[in-house]
Amino acid sequence: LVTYNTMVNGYCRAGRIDDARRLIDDMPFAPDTFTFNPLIRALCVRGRVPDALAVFDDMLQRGCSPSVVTYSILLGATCKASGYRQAMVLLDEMRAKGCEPDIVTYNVLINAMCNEGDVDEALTVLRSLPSRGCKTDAVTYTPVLKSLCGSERWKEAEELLAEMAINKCAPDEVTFNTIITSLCRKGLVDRAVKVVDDMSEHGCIPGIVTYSSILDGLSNEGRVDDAVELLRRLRSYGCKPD
RNA sequence: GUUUUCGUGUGCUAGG
Repeated sequence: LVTYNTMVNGYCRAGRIDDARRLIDDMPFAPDTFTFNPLIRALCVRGRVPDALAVFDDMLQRGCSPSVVTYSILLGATCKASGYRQAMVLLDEMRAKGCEPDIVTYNVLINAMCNEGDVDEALTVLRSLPSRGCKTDAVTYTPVLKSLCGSERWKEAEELLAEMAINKCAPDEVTFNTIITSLCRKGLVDRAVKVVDDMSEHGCIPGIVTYSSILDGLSNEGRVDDAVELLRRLRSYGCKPD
């Protein structure tokens, strides 16, 4: 079964949805949630949420129980298609069926709230996570930091970063890149360059994303020489420009 | 410290 699941996943990742379906129909084992999840996701990322929901119904009819992963996929897709308020229905549904949302589920939701401009709602969910037994991670915080920075709520962003440290949740490369990009977009390039130093101190390697964010910020201010200088520094950190 | 198979966060460019 794992063998077949691996191949179904391969077809799905390659976008060969029809081949994936054929393989599922022909496989000599009863497909399980690992079989269906990649198919559901492949349909969702192509915007075919109704088809994904049809597969979901099909798996239920075959007596295959959806997992927290299944619901998280559908939750994310519903958020993108119809907004998080619509998606909350799914959150309730999964809880009603005894499927407890996990940290990824909440990360999906928090991200959607941030994208829809409801950072404060996202913060409320974030703060509720410890009492729900979920360990927050860098992915939980990054979208919230992005939103706060985007609204220039710098102070709150710093407080949230401090909170991460208290929770022993280390910011990673993506977290730093997110902050750096936000600062650059607001014209605070010098501040962003300082964050690059913090980044290295935390053992994160500034990469191509870091560089292109800052380069963009610098060139928007006409500071091309500084950009070249920064490139030298990043090279010394082992970053190869593309 | 457990991913034999599934889900979440970051840039530039191009297109809209």
